[in-house]
Amino acid sequence: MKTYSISEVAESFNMTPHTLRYYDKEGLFPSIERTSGGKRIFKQSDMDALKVIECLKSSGMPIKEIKHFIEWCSEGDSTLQQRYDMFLERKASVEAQMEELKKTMEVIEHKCFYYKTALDSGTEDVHKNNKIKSAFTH
Amino acid sequence: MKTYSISEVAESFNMTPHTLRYYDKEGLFPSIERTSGGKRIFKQSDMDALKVIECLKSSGMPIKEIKHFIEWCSEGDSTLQQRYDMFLERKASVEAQMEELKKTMEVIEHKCFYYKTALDSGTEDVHKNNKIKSAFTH
DNA sequence: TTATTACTTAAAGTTAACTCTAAGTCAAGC
DNA sequence: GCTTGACTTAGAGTTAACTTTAAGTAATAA
Repeated sequence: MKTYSISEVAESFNMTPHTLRYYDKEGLFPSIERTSGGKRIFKQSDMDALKVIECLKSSGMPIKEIKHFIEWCSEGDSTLQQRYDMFLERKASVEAQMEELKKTMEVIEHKCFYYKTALDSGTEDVHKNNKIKSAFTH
Repeated sequence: MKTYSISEVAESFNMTPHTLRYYDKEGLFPSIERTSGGKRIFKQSDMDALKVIECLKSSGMPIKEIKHFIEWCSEGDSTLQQRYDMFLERKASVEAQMEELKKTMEVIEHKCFYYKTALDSGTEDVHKNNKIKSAFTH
């Protein structure tokens, strides 16, 4: 079975070996094997776990909570419900973040228009002269 | 002209007066007025600035960079181009974040399906028995 | 007049997620 | 045998964005 060194894994996930050791220290690789010399041996299953860790992280989950999920995984079928519920929660959280980004985007697009108009006329005053228009572009 | 105390502003923006003082200390309210007793007087224009600050913050911009924008605003029409470019950059950044969230969502939805299937059959092994299926659901 | 409440400041503390440092081990190539 | 480079550890340092603390002031209500 193919295995990987810490720096191979780091490179393919675009992170540093430091970060991987930090993750291990925080308990995200509870069953990782070591060489006789103490070096970490990453298997495909560890890479798969890391993929999920990255996903949970980018959904906004803190590392300490990701650790709980990893623990549930080691505990087998008795924790299937918790893990399912967790992913449903993650789904709701990501949906909320998308909603928020959408609102942010609307304001930013208004501002792009505001500054484009100002640049075209050479001064921001163009928006002060028209109160009705300003209400929409400020 | 209507003015607001720090705690009125804090309440209407759902933050604490502490945070507003912190923002002021970081230079986000360069021209805020004070009472003879030294208390901050927030005007509508300060509330408007705060709205933009919140927007830039939720787009992922750090406070130190938001400060530069606030400084540009004080400098008048000579910085219109910088401000326009900044909002174009913010737009690109938010678009990238949305893209990333979308990918995250796809993985999460796969996982929801994975755990739903496992729960239905009572064990996670259901995904180990079918290698072709596993390739899509893991 | 006194108590309460909201404010003021500077500066220290907190939290997450790294990131770096120092000191050391180990295997491979010359 | 020696050097090189990748790895190991514990623990300290960093950064952002607050958050809290301590000590004090100012306005208002009883």
